[in-house]
Amino acid sequence: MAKHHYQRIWQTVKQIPAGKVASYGQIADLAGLPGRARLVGKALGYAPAELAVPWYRVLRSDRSLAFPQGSATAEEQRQHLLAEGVLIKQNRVNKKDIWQPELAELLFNLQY
DNA sequence: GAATTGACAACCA
DNA sequence: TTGGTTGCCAATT
Repeated sequence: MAKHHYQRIWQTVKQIPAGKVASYGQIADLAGLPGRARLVGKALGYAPAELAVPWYRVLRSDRSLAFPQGSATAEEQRQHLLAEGVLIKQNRVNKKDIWQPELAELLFNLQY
């Protein structure tokens, strides 16, 4: 199974700096899994708490939260982001807050 | 193995 | 910009 990929996904998500956000598709690409944005969502759902994966820094490609507005999870995500200086307006984050990784940064963080 | 189900995304009207 | 459609692909049923 592609369970292996979960580790890579988690590791990639952990590279998102505080105060920045990335999309599911973006994470999938960086994790070497192009076209598997939905798998990223599942991986985050299975992510063990002890890994401290910043799942709340991952949103949809249109910069909206992946949870229904008002849901407990969406609320929690909004709080986390707000605490890092990322505010949500009309269920969207500002374009400026999207993570734009440098190639050098990615290479430096490769841990294999 | 077929059908269904997603924490999605690219397109198009 | 919003909403509907289609494509995706692994996990579940």
